[in-house]
Amino acid sequence: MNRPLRTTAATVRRQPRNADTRQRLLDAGLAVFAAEGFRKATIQEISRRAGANIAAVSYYFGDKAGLYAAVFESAERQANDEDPWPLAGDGPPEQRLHAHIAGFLARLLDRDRRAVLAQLLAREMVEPTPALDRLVRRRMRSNHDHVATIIRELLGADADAETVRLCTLSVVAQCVFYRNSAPIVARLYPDLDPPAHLTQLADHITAFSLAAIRAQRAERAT
Amino acid sequence: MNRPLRTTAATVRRQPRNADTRQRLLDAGLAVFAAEGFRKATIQEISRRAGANIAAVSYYFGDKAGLYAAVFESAERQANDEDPWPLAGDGPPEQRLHAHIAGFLARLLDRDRRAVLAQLLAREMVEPTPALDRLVRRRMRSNHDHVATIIRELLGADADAETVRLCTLSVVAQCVFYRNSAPIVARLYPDLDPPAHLTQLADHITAFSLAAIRAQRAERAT
DNA sequence: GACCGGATCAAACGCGCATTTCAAACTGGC
DNA sequence: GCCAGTTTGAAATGCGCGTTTGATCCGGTC
Repeated sequence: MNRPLRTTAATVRRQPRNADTRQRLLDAGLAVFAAEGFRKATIQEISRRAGANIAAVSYYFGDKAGLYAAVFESAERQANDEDPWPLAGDGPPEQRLHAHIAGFLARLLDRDRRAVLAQLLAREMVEPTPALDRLVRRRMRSNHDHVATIIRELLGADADAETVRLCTLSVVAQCVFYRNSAPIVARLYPDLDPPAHLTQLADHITAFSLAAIRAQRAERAT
Repeated sequence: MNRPLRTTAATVRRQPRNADTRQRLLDAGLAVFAAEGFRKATIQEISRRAGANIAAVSYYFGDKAGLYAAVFESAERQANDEDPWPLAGDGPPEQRLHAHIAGFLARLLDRDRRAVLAQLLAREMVEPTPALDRLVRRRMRSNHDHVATIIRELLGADADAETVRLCTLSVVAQCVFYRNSAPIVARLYPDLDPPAHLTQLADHITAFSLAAIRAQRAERAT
């Protein structure tokens, strides 16, 4: 029930003055857009949750699409800032691969705020917006290259680009699956709960992929 | 509530009439729902494409959601009928795995009608409806079990269920990825076109997975 | 021919929601 | 205390779209 507040209630409901309305809209927008998707989300609901007036969206962001873009960018920057990827490369490639897979899965499946960007992203898979292009350019490309580098090391320096690419995508695919196809997994194995088995999953995907990559290398050597 | 009679003798008798409006709505609905998604699709557009009046949707299916359910079910049955899975199991498991992966990829990525159900399904990943439950129960479970059987053969009869499940999902994940994450792949590798390289993809995924599975078996043997 | 009931049609209705409006409240600077 | 700017507010506007309505057509039956 999202009935607008009456005048008296509104004055009573005065928030701390400097809890910036703009920021509160971004936070509420992130939650609602992630939960409902762009079309289903209403700015009424978002501004209600933010304790702001409907007109505030237009005032700060122009329109609903502008709010969405700002929410996406803000979530992206926030994720980058407070939870940067460990792109440094030291240690054996096997170990780095495992670390990367574990971190990736956590970002995808974690129950709290970290996975909200992934949820937003999953919706972009089916209804891409310009925000997706930016995210790929700014954030995903480097991660992807990082995995590709590890895998090239594992395959040997003389592996052709094609093979590197296919193996990289196979690794990424196994991780992404547990988020983007979660409804299927949940229905096939109702008593299973992937977020609760992050480390087991990471171990499996790493072992599975390492074995496959080593075999490709061995075969090429013949 | 005015509904057309069920397919009793009465309906069959008077079919020279333009009784295929219902079917045309199903066809148009399939195309539009797959392309736009449930919310964005409009019944105006659907009935226009079907050459039918707007009221026909209400007349035949009650409402928009009813049309969607009917479209989904019809597409599902049609896919089952005219393009059944080869679930029979003869030949070496390696060969059956490859055949299954190739068939699966074709269903996911083919450019024509076969992949439309997969497109609809991809949307269900992000907004599940009751149609998804039915599809999993009726169609996906058996396919999944088929893959699991092959993989259990490859792993050896004494492999534990956990391992079988993880390996099965790893195989499925690699296939599904090229559809459900197509926007990402397209942006990471703009000059790549997965549907055009179906056999190469199938070969890679099979080889990759077979190597991984064999390694799991070997390790368990120690 | 008169009648019935299914099928189609154009038009209207009503609702949800994004967007706009314009006045009121607040802010800091003078 | 007054003013120009910014921010917030309740209510209005407009529109897209799902759904309904009531008329009309048409084949089959008596």
